[in-house]
Amino acid sequence: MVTKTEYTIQQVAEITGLSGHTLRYYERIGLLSSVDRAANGHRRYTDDTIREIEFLNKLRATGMPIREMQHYAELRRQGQSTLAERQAMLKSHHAVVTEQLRLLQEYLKVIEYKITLYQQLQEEQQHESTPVGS
Amino acid sequence: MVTKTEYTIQQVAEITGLSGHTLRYYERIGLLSSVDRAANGHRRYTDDTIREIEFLNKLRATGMPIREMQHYAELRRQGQSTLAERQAMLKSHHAVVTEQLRLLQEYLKVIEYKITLYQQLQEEQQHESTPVGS
DNA sequence: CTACAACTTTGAGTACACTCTAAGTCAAGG
DNA sequence: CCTTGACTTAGAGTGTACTCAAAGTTGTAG
Repeated sequence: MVTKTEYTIQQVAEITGLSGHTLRYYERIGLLSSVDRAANGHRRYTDDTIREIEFLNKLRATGMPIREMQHYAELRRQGQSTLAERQAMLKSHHAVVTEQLRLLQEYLKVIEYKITLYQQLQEEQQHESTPVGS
Repeated sequence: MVTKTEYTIQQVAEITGLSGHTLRYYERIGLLSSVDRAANGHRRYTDDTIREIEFLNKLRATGMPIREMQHYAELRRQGQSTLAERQAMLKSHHAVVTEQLRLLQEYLKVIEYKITLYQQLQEEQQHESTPVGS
């Protein structure tokens, strides 16, 4: 017997970290393809959809704009004929994130430098607070 | 003869990559301390201010919210008595960015995996397109 | 003198990504 | 039967960080 596990919007919210509001919003703007409904009209999510959402979350977390994600979702809907284009999008995004990572590391070093600088300044301050000519 | 190099808002915009609008905005909300004025009321920026702006840019680029930057700027205005607190802020921010970096790298790997997956799918597609039983 | 460009101010407008509200439906428990 | 709570919809509202507009001033070039 084959039983597909299904999830309510609440459960998916907990699993994915998105709010119910956001899940409905994502569906409305076309980020999620075809969420099934129960008899009473309530959403029923599958494991597949959850995996989809989790990948979308990674795209978002790496700074992909919603617009671009909409385009990606649209391509997915169009089927395997868009595989190449989707791959190209991911490659392009990969390059952007890689550069962003490089910058973050660079800036992190500057912040580290500033922290040690503040350390030195504080130590100097300690010395100056000792009475002159003591 | 000592001549301090001064810059117009236009020049600073070019150097720092911020627009004139944004430079005024940053000053208004207290991110920039004391920008001098020419006789006609126009802003004149010093090298110091430019360095300040460039550091602020790094904080922004690493995701520090404006609110936090305002607090940082406020502490700076209060003098060396706030050195320790400023250092603490930078340390805390450093930790946040480090974690963010870790996540970015993790997600980047997932994106890479997806790219190779799309590669495989495309290659399978090619094979399938050759006539069956040829 | 006049035109023009570059600045000034305060306050309004925009883009993005949610986030919430209002009004309504539905199923289960008391 | 009635309440409760989780859901539904469409559309309005929010927060963040700019970004622009309008009205006015100033300095220089023709």
